[in-house]
Amino acid sequence: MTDGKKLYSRSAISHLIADVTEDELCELAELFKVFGDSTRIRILFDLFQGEKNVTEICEDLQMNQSAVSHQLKILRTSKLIASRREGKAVIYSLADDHVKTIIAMGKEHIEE
Amino acid sequence: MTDGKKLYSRSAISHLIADVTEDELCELAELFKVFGDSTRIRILFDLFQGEKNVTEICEDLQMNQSAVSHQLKILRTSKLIASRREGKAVIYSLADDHVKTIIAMGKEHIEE
DNA sequence: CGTTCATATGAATATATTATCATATATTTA
DNA sequence: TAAATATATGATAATATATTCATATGAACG
Repeated sequence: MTDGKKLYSRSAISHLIADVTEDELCELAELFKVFGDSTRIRILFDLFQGEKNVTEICEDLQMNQSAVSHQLKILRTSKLIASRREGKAVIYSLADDHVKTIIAMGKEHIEE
Repeated sequence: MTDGKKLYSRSAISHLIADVTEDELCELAELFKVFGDSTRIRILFDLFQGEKNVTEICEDLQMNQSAVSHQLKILRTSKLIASRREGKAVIYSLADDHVKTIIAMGKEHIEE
């Protein structure tokens, strides 16, 4: 913190290194793979503004509905976003703060 | 902080949401794509133990040298790892703390 | 300087992934 | 209940990706 850089808590780092199974590594890779697609990242950023239905997301991204729905499913499966139905529409929102923190760290890396 | 969950600094989050260009989103996706492969994640975790040369990494991962070198190149290009030559060997190490913090966040997400 | 050891790289193959198209499902309303 | 609207999903084709094999580069050493 002294040098102005944000630091993740030291205990979390040591926890990180301790006994990670191969399965966990694969799970991790699977999670990051979800972030590793520009359409999905754009959807996540779109939802940073607040919850939206599919049609709104399609308009924001200027993409066809099927493509968006396919990616929404992947994000849902990874529990990065949550959905609820409201009449004909299905409303999507970010599932938790991890999404933002993970992306924030990525953004920091890029910006250096 | 009150609920026991680690939180990334609020200013970083607002910075995150503010005016992100399409190019930056693609860059972000590219970065996460690098984390989204189990071989590369395994290499990163291997380097958590300290710097290692290619042969050591191959032994640790039980993978053929060419496959490892190809992935090392991708990690190097993304500036997640650094390398230096020492005689015949090339020594690899983590480039900075972002790698650990990004992975720590991912791990937290999975563990819930 | 030719051989050995360590690493890198190009080409090829196998596999995974994404977007598109067509269609199915679900909800509302006339 | 038929039509309209919103979303989901299966199949396909185009593209991207990872691993393997063969070979190249580079350093050390006799």
